[in-house]
Amino acid sequence: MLTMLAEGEARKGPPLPAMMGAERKSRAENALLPPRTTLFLEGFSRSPQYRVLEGCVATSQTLTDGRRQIIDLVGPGRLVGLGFGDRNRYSAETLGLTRLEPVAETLSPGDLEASLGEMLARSQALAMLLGRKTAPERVASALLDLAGQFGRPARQQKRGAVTFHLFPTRTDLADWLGLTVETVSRCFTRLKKAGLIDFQHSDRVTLLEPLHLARVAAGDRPLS
Amino acid sequence: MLTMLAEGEARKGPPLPAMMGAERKSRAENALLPPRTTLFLEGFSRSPQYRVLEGCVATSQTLTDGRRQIIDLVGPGRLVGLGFGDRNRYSAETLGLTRLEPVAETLSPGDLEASLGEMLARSQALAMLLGRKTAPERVASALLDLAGQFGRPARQQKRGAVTFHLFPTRTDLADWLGLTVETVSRCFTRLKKAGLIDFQHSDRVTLLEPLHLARVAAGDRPLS
DNA sequence: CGGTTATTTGATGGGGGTCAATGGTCGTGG
DNA sequence: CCACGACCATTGACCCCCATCAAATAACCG
Repeated sequence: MLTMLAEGEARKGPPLPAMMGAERKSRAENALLPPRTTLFLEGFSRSPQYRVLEGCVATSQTLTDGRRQIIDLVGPGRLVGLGFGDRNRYSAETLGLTRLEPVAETLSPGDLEASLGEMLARSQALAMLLGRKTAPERVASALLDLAGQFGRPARQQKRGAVTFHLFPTRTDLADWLGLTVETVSRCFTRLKKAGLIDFQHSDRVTLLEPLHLARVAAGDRPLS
Repeated sequence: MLTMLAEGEARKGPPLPAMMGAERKSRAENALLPPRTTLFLEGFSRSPQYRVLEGCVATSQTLTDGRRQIIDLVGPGRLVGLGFGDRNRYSAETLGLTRLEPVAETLSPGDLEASLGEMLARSQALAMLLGRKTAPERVASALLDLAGQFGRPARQQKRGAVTFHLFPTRTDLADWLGLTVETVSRCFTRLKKAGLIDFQHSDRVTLLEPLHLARVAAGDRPLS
């Protein structure tokens, strides 16, 4: 999947223009949205809810001075836009070609509860990662998380190796993991040199040793 | 993927004894629980839910090597123990003399949704704090949060100053804010010297300039 | 009052941030 | 088809914030 750059979305600064019209398109017939499509913005009036069918959506909050924290990366099957009150508590944008399915405002209490519970668990896991894990541990954890969401069960490789498309850029990963682009890149290099992962392309990665990677993620192994 | 901790998780300092009998007491007639009472432990079978009436409860997760992350500090009026699945996803302990009220397993969908939404919002705010804020910003944010939960509306002081009991120790605060005890202490000292806060006692604090403090918390002001 | 634990303060070092330059990839236009 | 330009990723040099290590109070308790 190429990164077709339809929108010249300069993501550098925090201008984040208001292309809110995206909803209309997806509502029509589950169209494919291009990368860097803003679904809704933090602070704006409450937007509809979606289920991700293909692709990836990032939810984030931004400080007044532009510092950004990605709250979650959402892959196929999961919901985006659940919230309370009349304002969005975070922004959401697509990270790749993404297909969304609108979800009824009122889903069954059970589904809603389950979905909220999952979001809560993931948010708490992120807090643990941000508060107490080192940079290599964070990057390893991120790769395992993404493998779970985007990894194909296809195992043409040996020993449970998993290959998948890395939707987030290095900058996205940095904003997710509380690091900088440079640190993320350096961690990748170290993991690669340690033989735990490999890149076919900067956005296509293979986990060669998921078990070792999991031990790095848990802090059981210092990584060389 | 929860690490179902086996049993005697030695976390250096506090041995975290297995006084799970606490539930029984509170169930009887909302008794006052002493500080450092464990309500339930991460990984153990699902425990009942409570509403905090007085005092403070900390929820936390612990890595296998002992690193601890406090997920939330819960004050009067809020719920503890909501979760899904058959295992607790975090531990909970009292931080001071605390009175709990057992809450029915099945609260109204509305209440449950509201409570989960609040937990989610707080967890996301914590992620932003941990991922993108500096140490002084974190400490200032924490003080404002605790003032909101524990501050009396009593304003015997001038200009909206708020005094309240600091239930968490420096270590608790460090584990909440992703810092060390020393850094928390140093930030307190700096805030005190800047005239933004004052201590009557190490666990009794007054916010002298809540507005300035809020600007520090938001990163609008570098703190001298 | 002595022993224990929490907090504060100081000295030092390292992990990761910042700044800067190079290299790689892709899309566009000649 | 290749050159150019824009953008992303990688790598290196340097530095700073905060962790670490250590010690001195300060509060607590029997």
